[in-house]
Amino acid sequence: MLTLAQIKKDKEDILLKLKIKNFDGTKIIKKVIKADDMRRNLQQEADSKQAELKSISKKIGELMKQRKANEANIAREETSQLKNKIKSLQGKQADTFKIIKDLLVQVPNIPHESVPDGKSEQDNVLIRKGGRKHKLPENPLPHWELGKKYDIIDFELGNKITGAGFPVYKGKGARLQRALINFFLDENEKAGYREILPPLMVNEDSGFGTGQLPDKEGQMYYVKADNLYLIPTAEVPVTNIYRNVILDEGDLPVKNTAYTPCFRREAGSYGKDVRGLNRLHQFDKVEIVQIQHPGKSYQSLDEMVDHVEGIIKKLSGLPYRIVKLCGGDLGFTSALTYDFEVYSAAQEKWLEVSSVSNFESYQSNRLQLRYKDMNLKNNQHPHTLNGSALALPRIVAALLENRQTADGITIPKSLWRYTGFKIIN
RNA sequence: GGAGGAAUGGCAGAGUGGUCGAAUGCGGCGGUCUUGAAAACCGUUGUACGGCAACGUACCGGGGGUUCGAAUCCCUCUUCCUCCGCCA
Repeated sequence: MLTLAQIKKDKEDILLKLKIKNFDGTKIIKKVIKADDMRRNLQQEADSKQAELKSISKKIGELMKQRKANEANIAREETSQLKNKIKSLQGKQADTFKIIKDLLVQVPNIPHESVPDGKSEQDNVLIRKGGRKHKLPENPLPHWELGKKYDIIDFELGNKITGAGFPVYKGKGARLQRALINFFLDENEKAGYREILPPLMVNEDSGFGTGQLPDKEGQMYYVKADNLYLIPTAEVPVTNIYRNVILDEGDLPVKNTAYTPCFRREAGSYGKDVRGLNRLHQFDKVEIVQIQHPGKSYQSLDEMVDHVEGIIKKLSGLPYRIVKLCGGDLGFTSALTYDFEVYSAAQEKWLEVSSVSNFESYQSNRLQLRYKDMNLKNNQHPHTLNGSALALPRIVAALLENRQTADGITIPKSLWRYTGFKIIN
């Protein structure tokens, strides 16, 4: 969330920039500022009463030592009213504080100045295109047909065991998953990311820290008995490593990568786009997360984009494009996002396989993540960034569809050492 | 799951009702000395909120309570350790 300091400093500018996200924050921000004024007054009053009580207590202590019980009792009588007053002031202050937080949580992150105007994904801006379209056989099959044909992805079996959106990968299909995971992790490690294997369930505080809670609660699977959430992305546990942490400036940038399964309820998104691997309740993903100095975070964002692009390129020619999200399509917590899409040749559509974002200090404020700034001589919120590198199912869908031949599905050369086979037939 | 013990500053570790934000040691930072370094010595060294500042307030695992006053007493939760049971 935005900090009070940010809001008080650049109110007009923030309101203007939020409009790019189609968000009118005028009322909320007004309320925030009003509540903050109230809160500060309450604190001043409470602090001074508290100081008074403290000095009386000290006095009583001394009187007791001098065995002046009577005088001590007189002093004691003064305190009860004071105590009530303090309690009430502190209660009010806590209430006001909660009001402020509840309001702040409703305000999305400020978009970066380069974010294009726009309402929906139609208005996203194409940055680059790459790869090449393969020559497909006549009547190319969509990936769900190919999965069936070669007996490598079984959706019905998943239905039986669990339900829709939980496919079973079999044989070379399973091996291909494992190969991709290892390939991605190796590429990330080569680029300086440290591998993390995090918990797959997180508590409420972690969910709040990265912004899934409170608003996106319905998107996560929830384990009631233990009050835990299944992670929708590795971003959640990996970023929360740094919740309530003060880093040294020299630690930056922090670069972590993690493979995890991801669990998403995807409530309300049934329909045409959910066939096959397009949208699942459980899928595998390798994530990259960076924590960076505010002055260098956009440099890091570019570096992450280049890195992800490099991985896709190594999948020999998978057609891809990179788009910069417009204000209307930009996520609630993001300041700037690039989406990576690969072409699904048989479905004839683009599938999102990675979303690389800079959250600036929006997450680190929630996380209470700080670093000691050498120049400013105090603790500052660093910027957090993350992206997929990469999400598996849609990559698999695109690989199967683009690389289908009369003889089977060919495997990109870069994966051979991971798969141990060159063709699925 | 059952029985017991513990949780204090970056780390180690004192403190069991009064002036304790907290002794001491180590580490970190600054300085003296030195050609430089080490050693020695001196100083400094948590976080948050409020305040122009002086300074005030809060924080000794989390939450609540008792008390004029809580690191210290009580309740509760969490985590860790030991023993028993179960177990990949």
